[in-house]
Amino acid sequence: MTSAAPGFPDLPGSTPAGGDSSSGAARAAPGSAARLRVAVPSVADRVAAELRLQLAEGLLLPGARLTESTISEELGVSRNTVREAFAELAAERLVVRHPNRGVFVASLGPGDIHDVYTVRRFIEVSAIRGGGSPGRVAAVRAAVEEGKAAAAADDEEALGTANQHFHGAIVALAGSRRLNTIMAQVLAEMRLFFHKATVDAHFYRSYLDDNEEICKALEAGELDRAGDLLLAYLNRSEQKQRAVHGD
Amino acid sequence: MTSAAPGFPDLPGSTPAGGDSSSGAARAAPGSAARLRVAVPSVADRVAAELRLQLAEGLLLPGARLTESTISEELGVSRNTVREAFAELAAERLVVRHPNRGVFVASLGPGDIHDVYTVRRFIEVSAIRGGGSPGRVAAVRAAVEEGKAAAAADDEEALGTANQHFHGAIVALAGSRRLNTIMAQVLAEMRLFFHKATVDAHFYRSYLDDNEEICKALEAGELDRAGDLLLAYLNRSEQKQRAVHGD
DNA sequence: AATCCTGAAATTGTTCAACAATTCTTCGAT
DNA sequence: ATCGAAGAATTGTTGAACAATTTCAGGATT
Repeated sequence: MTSAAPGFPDLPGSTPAGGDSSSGAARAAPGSAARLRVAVPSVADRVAAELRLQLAEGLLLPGARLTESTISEELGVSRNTVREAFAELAAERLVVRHPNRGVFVASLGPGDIHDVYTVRRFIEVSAIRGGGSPGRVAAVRAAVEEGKAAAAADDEEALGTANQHFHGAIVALAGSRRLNTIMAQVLAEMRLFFHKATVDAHFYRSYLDDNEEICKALEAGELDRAGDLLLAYLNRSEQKQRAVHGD
Repeated sequence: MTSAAPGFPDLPGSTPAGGDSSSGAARAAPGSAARLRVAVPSVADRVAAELRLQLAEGLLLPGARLTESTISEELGVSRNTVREAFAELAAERLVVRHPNRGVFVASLGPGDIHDVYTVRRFIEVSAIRGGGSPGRVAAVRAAVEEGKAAAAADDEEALGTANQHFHGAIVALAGSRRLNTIMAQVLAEMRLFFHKATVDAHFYRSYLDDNEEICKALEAGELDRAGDLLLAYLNRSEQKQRAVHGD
């Protein structure tokens, strides 16, 4: 099941129009909670989100082709809207556009793996060396515990998620919106090729102790040591990844 | 002249078709240089590039509204294509989308300025501390000299460009495609609000000596010192920016 | 049999026209 | 002056169309 049409409830446009057309008879009680601009995501955004999800879940493997018409039909949106969603995903490097040939799920080669880890070394190590407010440190601790719980429950999926939360929390120490965004994108890219790595059920398992030690150093205010540990960790992790993938 | 229709030579679609339609009579000498996929940028990409240019030149000031139909007409492309270009620019944070209200040139508040400098501190300082190959160090030196030449010629515009080259070259020391992209985007964001800063003709001037000193330290292999200098420089620069803008 | 060419089928890139939903504007009534 | 209700303008989205390009399947040629 590549993707029937799941998680995509009724989109507007199909149902040509409701009963009440214009003249706002019941426009919502004037005094009620109508001032909170919920900022309904556009259809294009929702398509992008859906694809992002399928990408993260490994339903769409690297190198797979995304045909406009197929997705358009499966999700019940117009081809133009799919196109806009593609533009978003391409900007995030999750898909690659080959002019006149189509868009494909991005597949990272050895060079890309190194590059991604380079970014992570720069950002994560700097972030942890800068420390953070107690609340943000607590978030790191929470991610560590989340990982332990997942390990206890033998939930590899959750283990991977917890690990990403851990590293996300480290970057979040800096309290920078842009850095958070960058990190989120990098992690999304990594999920792309992590699916291959999880064949080894103990892949993440070995990181648990590292995370604990790094977190302890952080909590103790030994920021330089925490940075060194994190750096070593990332180097080891890169080695493992490169070993799993052809290099 | 906001933008008549400049820099946008004949787009396909208007001219319904050339003379020779199909059957490849003169398809280009089979053995000639036809293998180099030049990867002609799509129209949407060209529109995005044009807007990026106008943004960089300050033709479009922060907060300005970009109306789909207007751009569509001015550039002679369809509204849908403009929309795709908008998606690109929004991903780069150069414009902001207000649902149902339109897209506007991004305007950075004090918080954003700090955030941008945070990213720069993380990336640039790490990059310079890591050093780089002689060729890449030479590129940094070249940017410094470029700045001096611009100063000698009293070309403020070129001075600003040289300064950006300098910082781009520092990040390029790391040799990471992704970091280069991130830095390019951040610099593009900065250009957005730098236009206001250049009212002071001597704004960049004061950076020349800093750049020279940082570059010297880098060339001498005194990486930690170079990093410290760069960090101090960035902090000072942020202060100046925040002073120029309301804070 | 392997290679090359040719023409049909599929897909992308782009445009155009339409329409619902929403926001902005204008203008009159209170 | 303030408020609210038509009316105009703009965005969001669709669907259909068509040129350009790529892919594929046969068929002819050596």
